Amino acid sequence: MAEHSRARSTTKRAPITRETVLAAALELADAEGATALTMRKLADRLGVEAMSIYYHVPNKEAILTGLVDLVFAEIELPTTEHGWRLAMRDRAVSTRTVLVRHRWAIGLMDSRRDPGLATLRHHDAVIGALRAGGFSLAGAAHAFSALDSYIYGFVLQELSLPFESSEELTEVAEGIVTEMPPGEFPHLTEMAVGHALLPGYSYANEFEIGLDLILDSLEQRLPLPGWGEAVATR
Amino acid sequence: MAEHSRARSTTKRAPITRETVLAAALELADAEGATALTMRKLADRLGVEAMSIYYHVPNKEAILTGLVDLVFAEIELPTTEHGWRLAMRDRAVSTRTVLVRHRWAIGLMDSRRDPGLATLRHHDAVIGALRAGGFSLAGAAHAFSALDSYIYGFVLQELSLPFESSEELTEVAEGIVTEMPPGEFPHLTEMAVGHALLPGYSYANEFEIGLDLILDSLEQRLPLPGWGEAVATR
DNA sequence: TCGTAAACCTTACGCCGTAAGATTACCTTA
DNA sequence: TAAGGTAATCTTACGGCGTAAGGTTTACGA
Repeated sequence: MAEHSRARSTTKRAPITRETVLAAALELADAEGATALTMRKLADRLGVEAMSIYYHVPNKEAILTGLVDLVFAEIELPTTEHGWRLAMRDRAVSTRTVLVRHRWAIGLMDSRRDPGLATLRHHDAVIGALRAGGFSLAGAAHAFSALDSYIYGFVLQELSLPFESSEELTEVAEGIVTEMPPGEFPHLTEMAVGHALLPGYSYANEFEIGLDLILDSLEQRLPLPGWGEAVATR
Repeated sequence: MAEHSRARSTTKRAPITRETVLAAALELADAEGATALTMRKLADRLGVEAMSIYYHVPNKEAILTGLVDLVFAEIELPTTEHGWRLAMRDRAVSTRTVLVRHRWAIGLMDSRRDPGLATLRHHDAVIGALRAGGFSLAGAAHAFSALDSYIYGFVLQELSLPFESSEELTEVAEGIVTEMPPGEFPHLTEMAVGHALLPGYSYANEFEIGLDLILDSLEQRLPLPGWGEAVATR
């Protein structure tokens, strides 16, 4: 009864696997954003019907979890070669670069109940670099928390700014400033007009300034009790 | 025809306004989370059909924008009374408290194109406190960015941890540790077993440690060129 | 009493994730 | 070559989502 239009599947199609699903999902998310990552659009991209994906993957959550691990895999692992400070700095910069490349990822990075191998590898290397630099267990935990909080928070703000180019910044900011009750927010106005709206300003530059702020403090804490010491040798 | 069941609307009902909509949305989000905040459930709570809400509010986005401003209104405004450092510390703690109280808010705080009055008031007061403390325009921008990034990032991580009680932490962490390839992630294992899984550990304690890290560095930068000076008094 | 405008409701559309079951394609064994 | 088994894919359907379009009720001033 009715032979459907089976044209496409007579000639072979690249087989679908968990890996090709994740790769297609990564492409789709990069190209069209997190909200476009639906099972149907993903299936389209794979040349398949939506439900066929469920043969290779239990549900959408599993796809998101897999994506997060792919993203972590792109982040440069810290090494112990040039000291903890440079290792942490490079890792932070790399993390930000990767998260900006995959704008959709920031909201998924945590919250995953079962971290993938790349994720575990990353965390292990971070703690390892800090420990090798002389931080105690507690000190490494403090440093890890402070740095990651800063990195994620910065990217969260950076990516959710409602503009991308500096022309757009000018536009949006001017819109806000002119719609504000005049004179009611003098400091905000001064900051906008006298700083953020100046030619050449880019919020992205703030990243390394704040990063070095934290690294400086960590360096000063390192010799203090509770931060350094107790390198568990022997 | 058929006179429907009009029982409920014959006796008067509290009138629906933009404010009651926002109040109900806040309740709903607090009670059941961000994903439960749908137009139909919100209408239920208001004793009304979903589409009736659109008479008072242009679309769901506007509700989210309104909610963000309500949240900002709950955050303590920094004062200039006891110095910029304490003002920033109190504000950070208050921000975290409020964001934890409204777990759903963190993903909405930025990304709003048109900030509400409470939001503008908050930002203005922060910049004002920093300027009064002696920071230059650029210095205040650096401090603002670093602090907010840290606060948002910390809360983002804290709230997305897949557990709430320390018993749950133990459970989840032990699950991860035991499912890890044994011996492959020694530092991670050591951190879990020798630190995070110890009785009494709570990630929440890390907040103020990292916060003071940043405040310390800011204090040291303040006298430096590019950070302090130039208080535009003419 | 009636016109009118504000407030609210009904219906419908195109999306979403996914449960259940049918169908196809291909390989193995007889 | 035929039959059977299994892996891969498809079809259909359900309940939910935001909201466009247009209809209905209610309250009130003239």
